Amino acid sequence: MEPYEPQEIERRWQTVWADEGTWEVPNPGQPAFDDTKPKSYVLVMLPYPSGEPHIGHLKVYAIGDAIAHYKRRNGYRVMQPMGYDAFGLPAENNAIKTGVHPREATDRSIASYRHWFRRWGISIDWTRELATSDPSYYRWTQWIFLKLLERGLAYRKEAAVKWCPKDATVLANEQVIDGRCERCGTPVEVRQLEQWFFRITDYADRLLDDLEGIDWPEHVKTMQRNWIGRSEGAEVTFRCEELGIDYPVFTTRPDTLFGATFFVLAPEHPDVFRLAAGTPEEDRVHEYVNRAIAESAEDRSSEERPKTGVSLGRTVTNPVNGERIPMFVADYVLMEYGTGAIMAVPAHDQRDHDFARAFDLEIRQVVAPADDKEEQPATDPAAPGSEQARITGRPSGSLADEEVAGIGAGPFLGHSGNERLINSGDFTGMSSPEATRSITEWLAKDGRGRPSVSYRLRDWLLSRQRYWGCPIPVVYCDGCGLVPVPEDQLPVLLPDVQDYAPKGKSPLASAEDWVATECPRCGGPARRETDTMDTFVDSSWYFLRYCDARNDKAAWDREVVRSWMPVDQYIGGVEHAILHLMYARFFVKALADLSLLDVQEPFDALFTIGMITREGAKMSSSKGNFVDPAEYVERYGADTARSYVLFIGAPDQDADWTDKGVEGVHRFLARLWRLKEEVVERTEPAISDERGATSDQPGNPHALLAKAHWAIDKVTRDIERGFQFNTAIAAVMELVNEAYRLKDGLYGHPAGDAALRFATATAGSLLFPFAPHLGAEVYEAVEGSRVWEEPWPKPDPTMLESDTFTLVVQVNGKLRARVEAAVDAPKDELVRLALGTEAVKRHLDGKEIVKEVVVPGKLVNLVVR
RNA sequence: GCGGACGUGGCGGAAUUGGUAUACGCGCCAGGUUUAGGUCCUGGUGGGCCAUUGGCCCGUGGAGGUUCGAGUCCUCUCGUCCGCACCA
Repeated sequence: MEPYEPQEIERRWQTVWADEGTWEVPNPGQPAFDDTKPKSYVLVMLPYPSGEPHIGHLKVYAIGDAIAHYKRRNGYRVMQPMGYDAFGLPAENNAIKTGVHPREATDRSIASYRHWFRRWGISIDWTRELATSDPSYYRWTQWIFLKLLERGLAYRKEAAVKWCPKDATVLANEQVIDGRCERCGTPVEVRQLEQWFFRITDYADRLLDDLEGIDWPEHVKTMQRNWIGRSEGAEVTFRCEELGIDYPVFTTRPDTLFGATFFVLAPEHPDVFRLAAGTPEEDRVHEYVNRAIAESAEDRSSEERPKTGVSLGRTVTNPVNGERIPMFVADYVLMEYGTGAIMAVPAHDQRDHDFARAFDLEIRQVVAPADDKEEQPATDPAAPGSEQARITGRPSGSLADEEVAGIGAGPFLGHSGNERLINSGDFTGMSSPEATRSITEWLAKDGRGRPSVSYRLRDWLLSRQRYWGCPIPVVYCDGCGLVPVPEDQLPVLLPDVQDYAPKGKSPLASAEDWVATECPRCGGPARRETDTMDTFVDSSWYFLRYCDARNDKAAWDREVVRSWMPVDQYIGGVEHAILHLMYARFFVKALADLSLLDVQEPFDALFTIGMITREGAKMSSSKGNFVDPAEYVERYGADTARSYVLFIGAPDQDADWTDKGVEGVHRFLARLWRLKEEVVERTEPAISDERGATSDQPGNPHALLAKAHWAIDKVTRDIERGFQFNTAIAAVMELVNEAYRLKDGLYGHPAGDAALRFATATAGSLLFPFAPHLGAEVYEAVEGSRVWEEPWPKPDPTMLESDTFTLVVQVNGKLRARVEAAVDAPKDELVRLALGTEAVKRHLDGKEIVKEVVVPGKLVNLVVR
């Protein structure tokens, strides 16, 4: 008997798959295209090539591969491609440090990833391989950019960026630590620079609504909904009479308009200086605004920090009651959201409340809980221990009216739907929702307000003042202004530079020969755009390119993409739940609007994978506790490493890696190997029927055959039910254990050759999606054919059934006995069996049976008194 | 604060619709094979109490509830993790 040598077995099968191009799948119109099979596009998020693949990669590709194999054997034409998200900061930072060109480091890393994907035996169609940093790819990234530009979905606008005055450089947000430059410690300034944006906000509603129709985890959908942050409310106009300017504000609570007691503008609001001009507050406003604008977003957004602001020395008129309320500038109001100005209702908003307290402004309650007997005893509205006293924490007798609802302790934020308006003119007494509607309608009649929707989502800022990215294909001409590079001049190649370090401009600016160009429109001198694109742009369409990866005439052929899209199963980490998945959805919708695509959503189904911890701890460089997949693949083989990451827990949950556990899975694979060795050596292939039973062989095959069919059924259902590979593998373990116990008849008659061969081949077949090398090896040894060419097995229903079952007997819901019963026994027979057991007799002694619960095929519960 | 996920043996984790809690693996214990160790094969292994076979009680973070019956459903509560967060 040969020992289990995974290295040898795995090399053998990998060679077969590579030589024969087993996992290549043709496009329509190509030879060998099989239009009788339905398509299935199984896609794992493409890796960012940095160093070598880690254990998370092993997990996510093991999952994707299991799905791909399962789909193939269920009759699908499966595309599983591979590529690399190869542009990006880590390679560039490494270049700054070491001087090694990012392309060189990236290519090295890609070679390593490619090597390991093959070594892991992942069933990839390598003819579709791509790297986003390759000109044959980014040419089309640039082309898409130009399409979006043409459509008005890409535009330029001034935006604030972080600037270090000492290094004379723009900094990425991650390079700003506590408001200071991470390299020299100089406080960072904010500069307004022209930046490129994609108009993703135009798609906010569609991105929100279309979440309904896709099969994604609920928590990911929720994150996307929160990120889009759609709020319905009203835009209401407040007028500054002194200067004759109207200021619209957005509010979700028009019902609280009568409680607006002041008005606040964001420091970035363009009118702030104009408003303060000539007032005694002018100097203080300038000082405040300059300080606020220079502060980091992180500092400003800390919720604990006390409210600050200064008066503008002006007032606006509240349109619902004509009251003049004071104007302030304060940094808790954000320019990016709504209109950059708010009406402040301190009685019903925590932030406004904090501000009012700090500046001693009026807090006027206009919404109160509807009358409720429990809450308002007629005699003593604030008796100690009553609802009111508890809210404010004060003894009775000391409460002012407005404090009854808790104003003294904080704003009243009731959302029970039971609130009614007070102190609100004609609207007093209305419920909150009713008042929201009525007040908005009333204001809309004379143009002082209208229903409005606001979003948290911002346009996508895509320019990066960085080297290692896709050049933005536009030029600036003194005569013609901004000119897109014509399609036939693409790609705009990324030039080589000596110094990658950012200097306030993109490093590309130093490539003078490259920057200086000629205007495609007038032929005059022009300069190239030196910013590069965010790498999320590259990864927002790669799944389209896979469909038609070798097309050098177009980004893709629409018919070819139509034949593959949408992706049927997308698999990746939750860390991309928002940005990547939102951007890719936006791209697909925009491209569909340009009549370049025929789908509205890229990813029909999404599966997010859990993290792997080690011995209960998160893996991190500070702990130095990384699991290096190479180490395990070399020691135990790829099949063990892959099976283990799938076995330790449900794939969407976090799972804990232990070295002992790996050994357990390796033991199991070796056990299956030895079973195969023994079976092949000592049994003869027999002519067997479909379920593996033969009539002319000695032995007692039924128990083992039943177990094999049980395993087929269990594994199939576990995969169908949300990819529960952990329990699927456990079922194959049970089958192998059963084969060991029954092969020599430890409990009676040996199982016989046919049953043993069937059980062994079935174990190999069921294990194939998880441990493809061993699965193929075992199956070939027993059956003489290639398991991936065999359809996925189907259980024989008659083998899943049994003549008898274990009847559970309970007395008062407690388990008292188990007894074998015929499957078709009638209810009264089951009760008779239950009553016949010793344990039941004991528990029934002297008691009266008041009820008999009988669940046929399951249990009898006798209720006694 | 808002939103979401999760709490089950010594450990990782199982448990279709409410119906035998702890499958499978690790660890541990016992027996066997082997020149020996590792390997390999078989069996046992939630806790407590009594015991000769066996039996009784408790047990899925905690407290209630619904039900003949709850890990599973409902209410409250504690804890851990994740996402968002001055978004008007």
